[in-house]
Amino acid sequence: MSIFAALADPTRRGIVESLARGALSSGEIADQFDISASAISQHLKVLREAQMVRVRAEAQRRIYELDPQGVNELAGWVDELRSYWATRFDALEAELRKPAGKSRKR
Amino acid sequence: MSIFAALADPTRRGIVESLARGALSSGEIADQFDISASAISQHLKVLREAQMVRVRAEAQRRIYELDPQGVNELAGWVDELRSYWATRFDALEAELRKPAGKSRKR
DNA sequence: TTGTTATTTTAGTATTTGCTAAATTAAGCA
DNA sequence: TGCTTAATTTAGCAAATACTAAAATAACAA
Repeated sequence: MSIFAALADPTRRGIVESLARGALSSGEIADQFDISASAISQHLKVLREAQMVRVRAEAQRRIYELDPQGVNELAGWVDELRSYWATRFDALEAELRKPAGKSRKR
Repeated sequence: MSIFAALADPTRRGIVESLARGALSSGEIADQFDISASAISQHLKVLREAQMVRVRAEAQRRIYELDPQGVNELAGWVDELRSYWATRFDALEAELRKPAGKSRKR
């Protein structure tokens, strides 16, 4: 799950948000930010290694798009967190619903 | 969205996963990892600032639990990413479903 | 070929991060 | 009042990160 490390950087998060709207070349991505093409390329490498994006070559251009692999992995982690949490609340709710209770633990 | 920066660290992710199963004191959290209580305290501070966890005092103990604020913010970002993406696939699907097409751009 | 465009890789650097050890704060107990 | 327990804060340091500038790769165009 180094996906979170990949998304820790605001520029990389911006790249992912852009790619959610459609595939873009490295240069098109670079145009959207105030840093060098080199820096963008390095960010794209991190996103690639985290499987958040994938590339295909088109002449001398590199076209980037979101990688379902990483998106699903991320979504899975978050969904799991949410579901454990939901379970807890259900349990708490059930507890509160009990008659009058002798409880108050500790 | 510094939530992703907060979750970039594997120890902090572990803390969040533990808290998804229920509230824990600082010490109970520290017991689950091989680093000092000081290091855990610093991680908890990062998670608190990102609003991923919140604390309440109980005598000299600090009880930590997941903060709905951050969990919802994170889930929201991921859901939005997913929904933009779903829209794109619907559009692509519609495109592919078209009669026979004169297309093939560029 | 030589030049141009698109992109990546390498080197070097300043900043940030995660850790430990030591000091500090604060509540409960003798 | 001290001691003990639980936790945080501070200082200092080694490792990781994000950047720029410069060099390298590679495809197309003259």
